[in-house]
Amino acid sequence: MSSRVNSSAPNAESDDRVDEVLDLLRESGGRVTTSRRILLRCLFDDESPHRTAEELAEQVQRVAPDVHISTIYRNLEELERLGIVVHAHLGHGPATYHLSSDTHGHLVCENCAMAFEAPEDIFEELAATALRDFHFVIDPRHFAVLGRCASCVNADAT
Amino acid sequence: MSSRVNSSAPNAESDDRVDEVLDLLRESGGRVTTSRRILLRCLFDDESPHRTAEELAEQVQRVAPDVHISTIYRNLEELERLGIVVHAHLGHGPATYHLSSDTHGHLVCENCAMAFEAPEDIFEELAATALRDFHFVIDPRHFAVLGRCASCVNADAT
DNA sequence: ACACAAATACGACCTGAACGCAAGAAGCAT
DNA sequence: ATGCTTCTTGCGTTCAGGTCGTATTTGTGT
Repeated sequence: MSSRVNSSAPNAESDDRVDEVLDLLRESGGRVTTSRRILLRCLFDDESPHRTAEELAEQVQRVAPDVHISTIYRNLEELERLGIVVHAHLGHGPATYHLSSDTHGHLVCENCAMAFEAPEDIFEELAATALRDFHFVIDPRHFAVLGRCASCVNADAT
Repeated sequence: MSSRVNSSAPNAESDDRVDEVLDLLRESGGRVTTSRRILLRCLFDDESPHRTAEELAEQVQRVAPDVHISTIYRNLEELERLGIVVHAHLGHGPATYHLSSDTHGHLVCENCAMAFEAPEDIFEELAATALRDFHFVIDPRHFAVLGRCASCVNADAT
């Protein structure tokens, strides 16, 4: 079994990547702290591509209960400045964070909040039109496109 | 001069439309109150297509200072249920409200918050692709598409 | 004019997030 | 190993945007 499913036990591969980021952090004048290491381990596990700060905090706190939620916010902000993570808004409610290497657009159902990860190329024509008509460069990843998923459309129809 | 520019003095045309909505409200079991009448007059004037609840409250309070912000919220909610107004999220910050007859998509600059009203047809291909690939019906009006406007792109480049 | 349901003003409360500050820890030089 | 400096952290406070509970007022059909 080579695919990773559950990484509550950190594996060597993602540990390496965590260390890479921590090196980057140190090189940029930052410091390697345990809360940062744990947060990065969570981000590099494959549990969910759309975790809120609060969800990440809970996950970190399962290992280190004293890590404060504001530390999570600040570290996510720092990691975002370094380009390691990005956040996206999937409609109402809290922002979600994920690795910037795993960036993608989102289609989110207004009714059931189901989120679909959309390959970036479905935005190509819109990007071209916006640029042509408004000289506007769209960023289709930071905010989700809302709408209705198939099952909620069906439910509406009946 | 036939085009309407500033309606701090309410005109007959929009007063008629206000009365129409108030009739609708009464027919649906609601009551005609002064705060509702004033709010509707604000919505039917042409001052801005993107007003927040707070901005509308200020405008209402210039005429009736005792109208509470929570009344504005509740009345906007009621008007939205009746299909008279809709709200949209133009990125971070408060939602904006406008008449549902004046609905449109938005392109909003992440940098300067400038909002462009986008005709709905620029979303056509995206809508078709989302439907084909994800059976997803997009609603491009409720949430803005974020990005960078021309002048901020230029500013970035230098 | 009356009774009753619907709105209102007001304040308390809520979520998601940012901030100020004193205390603690990381990294560097020695 | 030991300071020294600067970065981080925990904690509480504060903020924005909005919702909710409640006593009181007000619109409306009769």
